[in-house]
Amino acid sequence: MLVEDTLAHTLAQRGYKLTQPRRAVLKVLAAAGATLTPAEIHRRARSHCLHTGLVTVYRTLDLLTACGAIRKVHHADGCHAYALASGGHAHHVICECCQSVVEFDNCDLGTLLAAVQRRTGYQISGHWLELFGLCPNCRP
Amino acid sequence: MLVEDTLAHTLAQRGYKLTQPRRAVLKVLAAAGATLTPAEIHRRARSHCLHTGLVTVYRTLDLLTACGAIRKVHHADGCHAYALASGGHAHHVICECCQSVVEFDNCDLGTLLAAVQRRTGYQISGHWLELFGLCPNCRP
DNA sequence: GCCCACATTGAAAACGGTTTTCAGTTAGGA
DNA sequence: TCCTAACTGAAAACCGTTTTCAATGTGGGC
Ligand SMILES: [Mn+2]
Ligand SMILES: [Mn+2]
Ligand SMILES: [Zn+2]
Ligand SMILES: [Zn+2]
Repeated sequence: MLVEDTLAHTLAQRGYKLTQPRRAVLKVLAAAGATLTPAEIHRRARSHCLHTGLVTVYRTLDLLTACGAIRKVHHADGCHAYALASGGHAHHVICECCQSVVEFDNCDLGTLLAAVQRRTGYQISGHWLELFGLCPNCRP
Repeated sequence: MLVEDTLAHTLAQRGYKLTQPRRAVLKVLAAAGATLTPAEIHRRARSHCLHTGLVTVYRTLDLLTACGAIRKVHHADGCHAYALASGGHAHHVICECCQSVVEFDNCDLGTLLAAVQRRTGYQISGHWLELFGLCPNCRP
């Protein structure tokens, strides 16, 4: 199934309406293999649905985040972007050059977490990991 | 040496002046074993130097960040806070209850990074890790 | 200790991303 | 097709952060 349809299904399944502006946002997210800011998503969405408002972009992103279909990533410069997330616990590797993003889920932090837990006394219940580097296309 | 003096020395060494408002910010950072938002730092700093402006708080945080003496942490709710950083590569464990924070530097991600690099083709050059949990004081 | 150049300060305004408001529109079940 | 609750977008509000600029304070030189 196409990524766009998967996203659409995710929303429909929970009783959300599939409006034109929402579909435009889904199309943009499905097509982009990179992290996108709300502003960029808005710019692209308008090529699919002319009068899509930025507000609707934010609302759709909130919806999809709540469903676990996308995830907010924090860039070093402070601005926030979104990337597709295929459900469940996972992390992203982001290309510092073109922002392309790949998800990975084999985050084997067990040993590390145990060591930190022992050394700090903190009972660790969650973690947050982002990797940065260069994608195959952007290597020198 | 006291943490406050270490911070003061860090600034003085680079030719920055040790003004009253700056000292107030250093005192707050040195005393807090937790992550603090700029607004909270501002609030506390005024008990040391009455007319400290929020602008000066931001400027001092920028200075200390550039020196590597503190680090910005990204909270899940989107708002940003600062924590002391003892120089060099390290990460933080943050208590989800009281925001207390402890630094750790034995981040042994070599195996994980190699695996991700092999599976994704990305040449990984940096990472960003935050751990969340409960500190000894906040455990049930 | 005093002076002075210049780094630093804070009030106010600007800024940019995000959220709220609200009257009009639309999807989709009956 | 009709109806209603969900949804939309323009505008304004909001909030954390940065810029501006005239006034002030620091610390080195004397
Ligand atoms: Mn952030
Ligand atoms: Mn590390
Ligand atoms: Zn790339
Ligand atoms: Zn705690």
